[in-house]
Amino acid sequence: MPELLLKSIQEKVSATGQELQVCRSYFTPKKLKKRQFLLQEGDVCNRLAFVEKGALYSYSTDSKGGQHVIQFAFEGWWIADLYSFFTLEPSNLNIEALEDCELLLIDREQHQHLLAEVPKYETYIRLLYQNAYIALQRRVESTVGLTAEAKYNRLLEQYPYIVQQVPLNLIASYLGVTPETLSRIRKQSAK
Amino acid sequence: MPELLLKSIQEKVSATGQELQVCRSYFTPKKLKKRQFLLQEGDVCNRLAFVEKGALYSYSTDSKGGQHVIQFAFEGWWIADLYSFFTLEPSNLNIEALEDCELLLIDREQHQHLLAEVPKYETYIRLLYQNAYIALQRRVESTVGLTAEAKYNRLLEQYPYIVQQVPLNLIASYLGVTPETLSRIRKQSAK
DNA sequence: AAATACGCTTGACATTTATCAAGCCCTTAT
DNA sequence: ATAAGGGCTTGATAAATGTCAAGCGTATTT
Repeated sequence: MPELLLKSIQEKVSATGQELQVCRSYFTPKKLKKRQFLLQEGDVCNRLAFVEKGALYSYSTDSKGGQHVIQFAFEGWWIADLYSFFTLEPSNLNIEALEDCELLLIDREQHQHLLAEVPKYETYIRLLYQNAYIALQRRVESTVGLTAEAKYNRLLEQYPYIVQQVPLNLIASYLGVTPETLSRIRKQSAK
Repeated sequence: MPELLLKSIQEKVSATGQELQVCRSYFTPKKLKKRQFLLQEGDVCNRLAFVEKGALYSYSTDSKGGQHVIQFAFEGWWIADLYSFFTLEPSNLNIEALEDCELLLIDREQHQHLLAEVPKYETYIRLLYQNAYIALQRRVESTVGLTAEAKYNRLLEQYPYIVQQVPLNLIASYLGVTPETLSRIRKQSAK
C-alpha cells in the first residue's frame, strides 16, 4: 500500500524511490479515534501531522468558552500548530479527530534533519507552505468584509466537500458565525 | 549602503558574500510614489516585491465598490499576490504605495532560477513562507469570532506600529469593520 | 491664498447577527 | 429497549455593526 504521504512528495518534487525511503524513515504512524486529541491547549506542539486517513480540525477557545475553528485537515493534508512548533511556546489550539484517523508524525528534530539531508524534502515543504499560505490568504479575503451568507457561499464554491463532511456547527465556527445564523442562511439559500 | 534585502537573507540563512551577490543580481530596483500601483486588479502578478523603503498595502474590491485590505507591507517585508503569481491568473488584488517606496523586484523566471541555483535562497524563501503563514494564521484566529473591539485590541498588541503608521480607514478595512465603527471603538477604549 | 480632497468623528436609524430558550430527530451509550 | 447526548432548526428578543448624512480640521493642489 503506497502511502499518501510518499505519493504527495513524489508528485510535488518527483523524488526518487531512494529519497522517498529516507523521508519515510523519519515518520512514525499514529492512530487516533474520533474525538481524541492530537494536541491540547497548553501543550507545546512537538510534531507535524500528515493525514493518511480520516479528518481532524484545530480550534481555539475564547474566554467565554466559545470554540473557533482554525483549520480542517482531510486525507493528504497536514496539520499542526506551527507557531507553537517553531517557538516552543505552549499552544492555544486544540487539534481533534473528526473521525478515526491514521496519521504520520514527524517531530521537530527529525524535521530539521530531513530538511538538511534531503533537498527535495525542503522543496516539498516550501511548496507546502506556499500553497497553505495562498489558501489562507484566500480565506482572509473571504472573511473580511463579507456578510455571513457570502462567506458561506464562497465556502460552498471553493470547498464543497467541507460542507458535506463536517458538522454544520463546526462550519459555522469556521466562518465565524453561530450555528443558528448558519442554519438560517441555509434555509434562505434553499429557496 | 547594505540593502535590507541582503541583510534579511544574511540573517535568516547566514549566506556568504558570494551567495548574496548572486541573489542580488537577480533583483531589479523600482521606485513608486505615494498612491501609485505595483499591481492592478485584472493584471497578472508577475513579480515579488521586497520593500527597501516605504510601505504598501494590498486590497480587493467587492461588487459594491468596497475596499478590503488584505495585507500591509513595511520596510523589510515582501508583498505580492502569490495566487496570481503562481497560477498566472489575473489578480483580483491591487497593491498600492502608502507612501513613496523603494522596492526590489524579482520576476517569476528569475525567482525559479534563483531557487534552483542558490540552495540558501530556497531556505530563505521557505522560512519566509513559514513566518508569513504563521502570521496569517494568527490573523485568522483574531478575525474569526471576536468582536470588532477585541480585534482592534489584538492588532494594537501585536502590531502597534501598524496602527500608528496607517490611516484608520485602512485599518478598519483590514479588521473588516467600517471606519465609523472603528472610530467609536477607539472613543470607548480611550476611557 | 483659496479651493479641494482626505481622514476622522458624530448622530440617527436600519440591518445583521448573537443570545437564550425550546423542541425534534438521529445516533451512541447504557 | 431505553436513555442520553449531539446536531440541527425555529422563534423571540437583544446587541453589535452598518448605512447615510453632516461637519470639522488638516494636508494637498491650484
